[in-house]
Amino acid sequence: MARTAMYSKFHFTRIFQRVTGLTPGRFLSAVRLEKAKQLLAATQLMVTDISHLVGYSSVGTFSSRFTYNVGMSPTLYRRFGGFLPWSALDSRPAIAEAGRASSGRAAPGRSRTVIRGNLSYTEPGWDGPAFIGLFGELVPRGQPVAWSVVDGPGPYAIEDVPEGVWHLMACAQQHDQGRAGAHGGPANGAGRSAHRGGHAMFHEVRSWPPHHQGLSVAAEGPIVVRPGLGRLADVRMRPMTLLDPPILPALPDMRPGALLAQGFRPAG
DNA sequence: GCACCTGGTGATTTATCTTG
DNA sequence: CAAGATAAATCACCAGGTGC
Repeated sequence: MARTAMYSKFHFTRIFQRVTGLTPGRFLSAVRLEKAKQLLAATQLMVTDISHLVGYSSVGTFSSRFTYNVGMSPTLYRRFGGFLPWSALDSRPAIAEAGRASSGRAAPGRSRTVIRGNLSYTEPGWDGPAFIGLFGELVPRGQPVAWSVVDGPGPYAIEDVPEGVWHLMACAQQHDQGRAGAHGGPANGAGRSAHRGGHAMFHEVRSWPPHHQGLSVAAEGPIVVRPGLGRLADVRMRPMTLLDPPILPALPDMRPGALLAQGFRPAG
């Protein structure tokens, strides 16, 4: 890639990282795992086959990287239908901002505080639910230390935020995409007919939409959280582009039916 | 451009399924 | 229900890509 761009590999890496936020190798790894998430959620392909299809020659590497980045093993991810179970997020519905948001945390801790702000969309016509999570790294991995789900633009609050330095990541998907969160792939359909072996499978993999399609994202931080001191952080959602690395952590099911089941009122 | 850390490999272990 | 087969996860090591 550096040769193609007529840069030294060192300079190319720096430019790539400045533009995308990730080094080329990590960006590639993220794209592979995002593709694997799509295949796990929407096909019956074996984990071994999927690991090979997305570019890993070792199932072991694939399994460990997937678990580390997504927050659950490939098998569990498939079992939960491509979503992080609400129960795994310590769900406590309707406790924030006049009952229009739900927030929670992944692990117990000592000193806790609240991060508040306003969520808005830059593009017209977007008013759907959004997931807001706090992660320890610039690039989200695993499960958030604290999180909130809002059913549309407006005030939000993330409660029980532990002391530390966190990076805020928000993600939303258009309603008609059928799936919430970072998947971007078709909702249980296009990949269902995939079969093992042969060119048909490769054609099917290539036919998946780009990882950014239909997604809106926002990133804020680093946010320094100290005991008892509330923080303000407005979240401005913008359309995801091809230069944004895929969002790897498994996100909760934010389709309308699932949100209703968690105590949300429909937007609007 | 060098040192070191990250990611890939493959062996091994564990979990799950199948069959008798 | 036990044994064998198969799939998936874990682990230690190493090469090369990345950070400084």
